[in-house]
Amino acid sequence: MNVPTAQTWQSVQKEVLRRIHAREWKPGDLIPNEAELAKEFGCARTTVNRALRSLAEGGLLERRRKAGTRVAAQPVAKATLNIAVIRHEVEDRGARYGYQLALREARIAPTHISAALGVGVQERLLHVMALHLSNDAPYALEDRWINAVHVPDALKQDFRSVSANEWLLQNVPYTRGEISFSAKPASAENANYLNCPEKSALLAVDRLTWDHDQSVTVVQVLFAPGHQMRTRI
Amino acid sequence: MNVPTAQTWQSVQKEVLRRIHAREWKPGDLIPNEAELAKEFGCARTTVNRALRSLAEGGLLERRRKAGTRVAAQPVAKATLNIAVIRHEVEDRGARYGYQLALREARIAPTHISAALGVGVQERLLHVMALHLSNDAPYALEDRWINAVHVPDALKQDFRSVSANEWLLQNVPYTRGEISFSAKPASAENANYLNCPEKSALLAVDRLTWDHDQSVTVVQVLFAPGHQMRTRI
DNA sequence: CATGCTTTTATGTTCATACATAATAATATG
DNA sequence: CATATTATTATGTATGAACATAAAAGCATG
Repeated sequence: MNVPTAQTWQSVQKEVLRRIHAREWKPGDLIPNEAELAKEFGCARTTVNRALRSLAEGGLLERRRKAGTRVAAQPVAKATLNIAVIRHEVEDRGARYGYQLALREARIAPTHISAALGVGVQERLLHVMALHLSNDAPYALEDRWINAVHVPDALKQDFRSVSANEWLLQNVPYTRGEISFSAKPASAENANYLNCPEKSALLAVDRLTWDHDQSVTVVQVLFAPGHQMRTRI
Repeated sequence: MNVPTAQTWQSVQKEVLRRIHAREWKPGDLIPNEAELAKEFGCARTTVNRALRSLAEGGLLERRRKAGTRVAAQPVAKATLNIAVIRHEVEDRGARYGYQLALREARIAPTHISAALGVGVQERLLHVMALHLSNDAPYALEDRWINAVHVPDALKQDFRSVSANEWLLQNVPYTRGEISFSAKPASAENANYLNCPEKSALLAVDRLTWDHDQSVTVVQVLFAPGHQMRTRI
């Protein structure tokens, strides 16, 4: 018998992956328990646990106490998108980053904005619009409202050289947030900034962040036509 | 002194998170090493390691041997999107799922498809288009090419009741893949299937999967206008 | 037969200890 | 002084043992 000895959790994981990919363990199958695998591989149960846990986090295995571990019947591919500071995103692509503040006003917000931020309709909030450039071409349009009740310091910033994007990240913590991806037709204003035809299909990323129970900011980033967000699965 | 005793890795993690959110440890700061934290919390170093490792995986901490652990200066928000079987996606929203096969043909593919799949331009591939419905309304249009050289069994399937989406997941393993998100204007054909105006902004998800060195399938899923993919960060 | 209690079991976690590894700092050497 | 070598250090990982916990299965009781 060819007993695969595996003393590291990575090698255990590799062997488990091999068996899944080779369909020795098929989708839905119950696999041997940790103790058995540990014995087979000649390593500690802790090591097997580490390997299987990490595969379960990735969605390839499903584990339940007492019930055991099974290969996910329909593995949900998890696509992890890195939402970085836009400047870094541009620079990482080897392009020259540019930034233009388009609008900065402190005023009473549209009701859907104050509702989303959970503040009174009478509150003055900070509205910032900015254009991010890649090699002088429009890259993304950022349309942001900042909860000035929770983040009064934002009112002191002019956001002319440092984007609200970066200033907030450096200065205001958040504990949780929601993000959504969608496609939107370019408005006349969008089209003007992004230098594209009106009604072009734009990739939109909407974010709403919170610091405990206080909203911080709501932002929509519209990317220029053709933009792709990529990742591996 | 109020010494926070924390015997579980979750409680250690919680306290570390609290300190980061409270800016006791600021972005870029070096935090105490594992041994010190273990002493402070009155737990084993293993426990601290587990807590910090998991925060590092989430991008909130940066760790380097010998150099120590620091709070990420500009935490890259990681948005993890679950790419599930479309039927499940619809049913999870509490809607009735419907499926219509629109096209199924085995033929020589356009060059950009055979190039993407890494097969000869003369090879006959399987082309499948299908409409996914949610409460009888168009939900998503799936346009797929299957590498019939690597997956000859696909040619035996008619995909009239089971979507290629689900059949492949059940029957053909893949070891890696690429996924990209973008916005596209609806073609006349798209608009016809999705029952929307031509040139509507559609959210497009493009996937290419591989089984080791063999391509499996390339697929584009176009969602009906207004569709959002959401997640928490 | 349905319902609640008890046992069993597989995963989940903690711990102390030991050693591995990568990266930095200190030192020696030409 | 530049470069190679060595020591130091913080994270990374492996181990066996123990206990915790959730969930299934078995059992008893009405």
